[in-house]
Amino acid sequence: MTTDLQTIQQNFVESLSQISRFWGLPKGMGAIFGVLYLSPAPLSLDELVEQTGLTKGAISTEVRSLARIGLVHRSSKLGDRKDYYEAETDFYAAIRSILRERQNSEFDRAVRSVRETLSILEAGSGSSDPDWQFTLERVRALQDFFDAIDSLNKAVIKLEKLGFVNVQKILGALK
Amino acid sequence: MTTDLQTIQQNFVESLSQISRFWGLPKGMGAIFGVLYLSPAPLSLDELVEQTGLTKGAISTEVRSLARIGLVHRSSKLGDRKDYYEAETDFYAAIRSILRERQNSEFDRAVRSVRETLSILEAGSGSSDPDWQFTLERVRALQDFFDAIDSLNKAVIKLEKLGFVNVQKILGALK
DNA sequence: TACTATGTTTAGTAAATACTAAATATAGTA
DNA sequence: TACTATATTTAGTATTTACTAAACATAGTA
Repeated sequence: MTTDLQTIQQNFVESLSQISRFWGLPKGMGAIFGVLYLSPAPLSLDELVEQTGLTKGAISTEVRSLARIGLVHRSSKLGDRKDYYEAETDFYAAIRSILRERQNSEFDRAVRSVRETLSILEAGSGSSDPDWQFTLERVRALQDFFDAIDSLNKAVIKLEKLGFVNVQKILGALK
Repeated sequence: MTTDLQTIQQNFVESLSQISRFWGLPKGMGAIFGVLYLSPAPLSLDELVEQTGLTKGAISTEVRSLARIGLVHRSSKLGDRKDYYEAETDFYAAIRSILRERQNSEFDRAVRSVRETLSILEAGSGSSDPDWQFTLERVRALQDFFDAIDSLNKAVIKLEKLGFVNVQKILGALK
């Protein structure tokens, strides 16, 4: 069976859509990234409409999300009023960007809320109550875990920035 | 302001629900885990119904998902026909379990599909076509990235199993 | 200024998903 | 066997979320 390039590319885009869905993101996001990733040149919004089958509105908002997490970059050509979009090809850069972006997210709001819970428990009056103590210990353990993960993030980002380690090379060497 | 234990616990469970939602999971899952995590003793299905406000049906299915990824354990007492559920408190164990479980998921199906795309491209007839070449390179780069992440997973799991490293201690030391 | 090409927002719809209520299955016990 | 206590499945509903179509905004150009 010989498969033509266009079909292959469509399958690829479809796979990225499903991966996107798996992570709880709109499948359109995966599709947009997929199309851009396989395009040798940056694409305009209208070209994305054509190639993804989504509408301008949808692409407008989803491309913004993609740009926010660093998976897509927006650019414009001189003397051309269109915006152009292209995929980030350095996935490690994208991961770092995502980790940085995370700060403002709902996720971190919830994590901060756990930290506040812990403060209240620690300052609290119920220290003689065994139930209170138990809750305190459990919440503290979860907070420690969050902190540990956070430390790892920060450490890796920092060490890489300083040039002490190169995650890409380490991962490559492990293969 | 003094806050009573019950309110504190409810806030905590609410935070876990939101974290759950953030990761694209039902918020009920987070709530169930939260309630179990704050309970000194394993809870029965009916007790979970009472404390989460969900119905038996919902809890039945979601507790199974939680058990599948190793965040919750099911047990039964002798001479008691109820099942009892308790939270995994070793989050590192849970992460390892999740990484292992991942194999059968939709996510890996999609990732495998990318690998197949790559094979087709590599075996393909279009090697003289520059577009074909470009697509091949891009898909290969993404596949390399997936492989790298996978290698890291496997390496960490293996090294830890062998006792050469202790992720928990490393993370702890980084704080 | 009016016109055109573009991007964004909005209001509504379609689709997916979580969840409920009730029927069904299962297994222990009399 | 029938009965009881439990868990699971199912069919339907409510909610959420992605997406569409169209109105609107913006900025460049004649």
